Amino acid sequence: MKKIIVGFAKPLGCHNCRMKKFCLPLGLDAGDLDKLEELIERKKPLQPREGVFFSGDPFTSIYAVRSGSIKSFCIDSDGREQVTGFYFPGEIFGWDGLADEQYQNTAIALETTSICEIPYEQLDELGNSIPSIQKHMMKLISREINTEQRLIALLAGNSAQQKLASLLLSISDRLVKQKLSSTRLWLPMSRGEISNYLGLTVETVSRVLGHFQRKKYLAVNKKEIEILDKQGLRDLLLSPEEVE
Amino acid sequence: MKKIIVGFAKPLGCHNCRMKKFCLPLGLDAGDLDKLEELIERKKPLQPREGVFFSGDPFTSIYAVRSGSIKSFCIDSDGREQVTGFYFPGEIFGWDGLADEQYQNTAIALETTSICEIPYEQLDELGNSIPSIQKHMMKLISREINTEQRLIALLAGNSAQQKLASLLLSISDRLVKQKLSSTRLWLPMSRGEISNYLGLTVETVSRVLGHFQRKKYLAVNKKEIEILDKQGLRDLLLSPEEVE
DNA sequence: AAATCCAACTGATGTAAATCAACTCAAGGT
DNA sequence: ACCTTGAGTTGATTTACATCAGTTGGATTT
Repeated sequence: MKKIIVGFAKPLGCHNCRMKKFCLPLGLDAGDLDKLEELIERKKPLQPREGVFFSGDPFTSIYAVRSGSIKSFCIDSDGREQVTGFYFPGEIFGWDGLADEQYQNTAIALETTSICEIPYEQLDELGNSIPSIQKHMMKLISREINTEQRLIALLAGNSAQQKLASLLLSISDRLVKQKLSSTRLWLPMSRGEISNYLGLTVETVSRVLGHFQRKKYLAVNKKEIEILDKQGLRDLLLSPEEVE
Repeated sequence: MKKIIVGFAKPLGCHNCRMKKFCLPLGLDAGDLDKLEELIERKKPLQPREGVFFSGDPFTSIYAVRSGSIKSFCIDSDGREQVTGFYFPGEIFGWDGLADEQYQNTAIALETTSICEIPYEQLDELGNSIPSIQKHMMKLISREINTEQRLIALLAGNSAQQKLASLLLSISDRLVKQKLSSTRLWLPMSRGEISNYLGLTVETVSRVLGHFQRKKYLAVNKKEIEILDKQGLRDLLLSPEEVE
């Protein structure tokens, strides 16, 4: 029996949270932050593969990642799983459930992951008395739209190499927000999850990573990636490359 | 000189609007609807290709389609245009500008199109006094997320045939909300716009439409489409077809 | 009515990525 | 220590779609 004890005796509040500036409380004064903090439930850490909510569950809350990572996916008409997003510390997920009052996606932890649960009903009430919270919520949802539109553009008009380069650069950018290096990254998701997200096959992902490695863009060791030539990857996203 | 005079002397208010149940006022009583109506500006009809807003413009308003149709698109890193959505009567567009206070997309009319402009600042203020408006706004944005996730799934994991079948069925469903037939439809966008939206080429769209016609799923006459076998199209979206 | 233009269609060919098929390797279980 | 399992990689082959190259036909111009 394996037992992972994670320090939980002294849960950090929003005031001290390392991720706070990327999360909900933007632009709140200390008093309002207190009120917000009251309703946020810091859940005990999720085990790898543990679910947060499932497609069809009634919508109750949105969630913020404190540490670890989350993938969200839906099952489409023909029963295949489609990954719709990866979420890292400081990012919010769960908005997809609001429109129809039930989650469209399933969200699971990719690794040992801590999240904050923010009950939507109460958040909404708080928003009625603190307009800046309401406003911030709207912006957060809108930002999710922007993120998804970028993914749509990536899926619709790019090669396998461009898709992977783009994902790696995006993950790199998002990890900088934590203490972490922007060049040495750990991919919490499998090759299969990457390929599904990007509309490719595992074989193609594997080959492109191999290609990037030969080109000295990356050093790859299983899920550990070191970005050796970030500009090289960025250049791939520009006009049709004539690099041999 | 061509001059199209469209009746505009007596602009319909929300109360009489044929599209109202799909639009903003959901769940409002008559009094609240009046307040909302005051701030909505019914603009004079747009000519085909006329722009509503452009990428980079400061975010001021969201828009509802009254009649006609809108396409929204962005220009990605390498300068290519990427169509991100088509909007039909009763649908709202412009939310993408909220997060960064400027529109990420450009929105143009595909045909002669009437829209309502809803200034966001004022809508937000109204939302502060009428919580149901606030709530409804959030749901509208969230619905946009759902729509885009469906597009992501379509782009990531489907064949050209499936993509087109899915788009045609979606347009058909949305036109039913107007007076219009669900089987005889007029596509306001060009083949190029369709192909761009679906991550295909014009040639492929043309060939798939030809194929659908030979299969008696459709009768195609330029932009006029008659759906002859809706179930046949739906079946394409299910498991891998072994139909010859 | 001839000339021009452009969106849409069609055919021939090329190619990026999917598919099919081993093979490797690390992790767990007995 | 051996067997199993599954993720990841690599190679050979196929294929769906892109690309290239006309052709068609309706609308607009002259």
